Amino acid sequence: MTLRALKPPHETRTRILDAAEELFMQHGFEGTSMRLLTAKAGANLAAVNYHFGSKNALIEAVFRRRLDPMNAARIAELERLEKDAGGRPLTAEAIIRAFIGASLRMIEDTKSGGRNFIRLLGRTYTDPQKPIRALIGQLYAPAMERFKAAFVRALPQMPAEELVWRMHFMFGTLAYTLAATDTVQLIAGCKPEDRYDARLLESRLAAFLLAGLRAPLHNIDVKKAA
Amino acid sequence: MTLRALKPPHETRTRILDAAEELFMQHGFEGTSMRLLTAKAGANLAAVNYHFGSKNALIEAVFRRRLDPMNAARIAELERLEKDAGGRPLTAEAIIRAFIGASLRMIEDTKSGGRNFIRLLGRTYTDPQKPIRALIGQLYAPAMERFKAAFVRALPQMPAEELVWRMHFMFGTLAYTLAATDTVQLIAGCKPEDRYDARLLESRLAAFLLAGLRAPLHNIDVKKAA
DNA sequence: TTAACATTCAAACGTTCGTTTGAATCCTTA
DNA sequence: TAAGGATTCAAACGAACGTTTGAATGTTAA
Repeated sequence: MTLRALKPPHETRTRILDAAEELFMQHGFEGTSMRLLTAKAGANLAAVNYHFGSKNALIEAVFRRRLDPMNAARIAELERLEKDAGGRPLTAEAIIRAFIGASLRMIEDTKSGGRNFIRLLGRTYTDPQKPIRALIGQLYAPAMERFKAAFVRALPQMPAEELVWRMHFMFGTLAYTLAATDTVQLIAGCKPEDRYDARLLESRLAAFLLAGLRAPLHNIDVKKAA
Repeated sequence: MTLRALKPPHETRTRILDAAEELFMQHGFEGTSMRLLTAKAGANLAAVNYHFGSKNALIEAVFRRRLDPMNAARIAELERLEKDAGGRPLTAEAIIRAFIGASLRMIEDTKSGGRNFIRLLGRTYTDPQKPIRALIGQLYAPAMERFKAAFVRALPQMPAEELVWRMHFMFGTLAYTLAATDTVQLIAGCKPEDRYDARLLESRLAAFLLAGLRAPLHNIDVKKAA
């Protein structure tokens, strides 16, 4: 009478994480009940509290599972580029592509649920709950520091304050692009199949971000610096 | 014994809308209970259902109250610019500023709650609930069409498909910038007071978006067009 | 085989949710 | 002042929520 024979043993945790990823993306954290979640995962209602402790701890686990390797890959890619470059600073474009590539490639991962996660992630940067935003910020902190330092070396002429703003804008563009994948588009007209082509999207986004990052400084900034 | 003497008559609707705006921003739609909301508004628990019909109808009213005038102002500003220009196409920068100015100016409106709304709005573009996203898209549609046409005239050499993507990116940057005001920043370093200076922010953002919009086309796009 | 531990299970816990109800009160108009 | 509609009120509705419980079942090692 039990389904256990069909399920791999010791993988209830993984099935719960997969189900949570998809349902959190579809309905949000508060809109996803433990009953719906455990049903989708083929687990008992009590399984989440047994394996993770609470719903909030599950949310945290969902992000840790994907974000830690993703940011590690970002840092590794940056270090590889820096090693190849010898002592010379990297180009801004290379740094941008190293940062956005890691997330954009996950859009194509429909099998293991990477696309679900990446949409969820893009939205969670602006989640109403402060602890959740703080968690994201904490998981990003090491990579963020490394990339900021790389940009400073790549663009020595740019005022530090201005760089921070432009990184902020770049990050926002990426976050929205990730979150808006699959969703209703405000602007009609783009071919739906292009939304899932990571290589094409990376080139489009990199061109946009690179130009924005290197935009001429406006006089109002000069006035402010005076 | 009643508080009514202290409250302006016939303005329960407005007080509810104001409270909803702030609480939806702080805790999200599902995280805001009718009990907390009506308590903050100084109204009875049943007041929302009496005046609006349901919680969902209240959410819709919150957005209609602000978005309709905001997009009307956008269109009016665009028409004013076009009238002043005679038959000549506008500059891309003028179009960008006409679009982002309307929302950025609301950041400084702390008295009537405009800042609350603008943060709420920035986040809601990527809300998990499809009906909510559809509402936003519907309220934006008329302005979006006008601005797209203006960009096409301003940048006749740009392929239509590319323009759509770049508008998408621009819109995302704006949405994130609005949503992230007041919140924990991923990148440390920018002066907090600058986040509320609409003029400064508009110049910074306009410079970034203008450069991104006019970025050189990458070869991958050429290959795709072939 | 048996003891010890890990996991799953059905059931119930107390709380909070959005909504509804019908009486009480306010406000306008006649 | 009386009537009638608009609004507010306290109270309750049933449903759904996250979590806990203790017994049942599965797994591992002596």
